[in-house]
Amino acid sequence: MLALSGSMPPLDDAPSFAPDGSWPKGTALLIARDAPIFAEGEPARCWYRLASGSARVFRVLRDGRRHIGEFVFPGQFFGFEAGPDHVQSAEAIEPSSVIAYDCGSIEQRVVADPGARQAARQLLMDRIAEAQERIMLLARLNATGRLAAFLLVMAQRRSKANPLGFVADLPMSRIDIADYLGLTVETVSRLFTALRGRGAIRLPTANRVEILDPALLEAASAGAVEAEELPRCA
Amino acid sequence: MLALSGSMPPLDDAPSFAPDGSWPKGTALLIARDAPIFAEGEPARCWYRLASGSARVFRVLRDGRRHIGEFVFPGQFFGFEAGPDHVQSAEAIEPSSVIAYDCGSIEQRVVADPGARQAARQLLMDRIAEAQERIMLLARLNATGRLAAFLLVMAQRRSKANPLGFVADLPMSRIDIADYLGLTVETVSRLFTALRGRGAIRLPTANRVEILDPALLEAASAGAVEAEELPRCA
DNA sequence: CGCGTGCTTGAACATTATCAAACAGTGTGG
DNA sequence: CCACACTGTTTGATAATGTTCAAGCACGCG
Repeated sequence: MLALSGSMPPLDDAPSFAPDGSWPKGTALLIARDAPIFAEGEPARCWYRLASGSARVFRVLRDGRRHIGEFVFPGQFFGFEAGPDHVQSAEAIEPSSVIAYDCGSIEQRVVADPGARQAARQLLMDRIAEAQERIMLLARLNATGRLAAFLLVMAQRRSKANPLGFVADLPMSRIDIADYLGLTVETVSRLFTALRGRGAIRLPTANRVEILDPALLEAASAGAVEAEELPRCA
Repeated sequence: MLALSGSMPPLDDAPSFAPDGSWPKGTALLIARDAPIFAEGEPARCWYRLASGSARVFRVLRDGRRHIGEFVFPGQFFGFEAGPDHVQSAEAIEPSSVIAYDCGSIEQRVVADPGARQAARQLLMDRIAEAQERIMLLARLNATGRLAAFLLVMAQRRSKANPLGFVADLPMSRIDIADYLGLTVETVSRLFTALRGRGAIRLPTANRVEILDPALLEAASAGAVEAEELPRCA
């Protein structure tokens, strides 16, 4: 972890912490591929925000299996906790830069600035809505539906300069995807193959997915709601 | 829905909204069994708090299946939304009383009272932590583990005057449990029978569970343990 | 060029869903 | 008070879905 300087401007795809664009002090960190950002059991002293790259937030269960709670992409906040300690760990999936905001700084700003307060609350509310959606997906969708929903979200968030969002690059491995969706690597791999066979997707490389038939994926994930459907509060 | 009068004192098992015990104005409602409290698509004007009884918060998917997002018990807040409208519906499981707090009142208090602000934020953070736990359970546990974890939580929250919390009454039906755990009624019923057969629980009635061997349930909910494999008791 | 890691494929197996029916508890009407 | 119908629960047989174990393939890197 290499400490860099100063504060960062707001990134595009996440709520700003203060409407006037001012920011709590943050420390920028460069994280190598697969290197830890924070670990389960450590005291939670910061909120983190990903500036570039991608990360996974996960837990290792007693039986050794790993559960990935979320993937993090640029602009997203992560690592804030209800209790004093982290209950999950985070690692960079690829070389990434992260800004760590001291909880105290955030607290100060939230106390002083009603706009920041509102933004912080909205952040938490949005997080709850996302979690509810994910609960629904895991409880109610079969393996195909889970992967389809995952690909649609990824296409939306990870499309490279494609306004229609039909190409997604997936920085994470098949194992990561499996651990995120509650499936095995083999099943995930077979599903990719099956979706390709049905003409729903194309796989230029293993880590790049082109969505040829979004309607098919939407049908598979029926009941799922797109992330865009998460609206904002005035 | 019958409107009753006035405000309520804080209930035991949930954070108070203000340390001094003062409360936003709330309207008390009596809800009959299976009657709606709010419905998906309605504007979300209030936070609700259950005073007595029990409730389910759910969504009906496009294919007609129902997903229960959470069960609500006395003291718990529910029905707050990230967006302007409810994205889930809520119904009373049994005759219940609910207090509806106007969003505006809550907003006022949160602005005016730092203690209430802190309590509100903690409420949201706790909700996120709970959701993460539920995501992990659904992604990683088999049917037995899901039911075991569910029963342990229920025993903890629904034990009737039992300090050890080893008796839980379950106001919800098997179908409710199935829709909550992402299983079928048949599977849930079979799991109850299997757990009883292994001496892990007793079922004085279908809606009352006595936990004879918590360690067994904990083992099942910690990792993949099949009901058949559970060590015999007695 | 060879090795390692991650991805894919195959076959056997386990778990859970589905379809079907019996059973139990509860409230109603005769 | 009993018979009956209704709903929720349990049980059984079968099928589908996903896992496990095993092996082959492909790409990147020394």
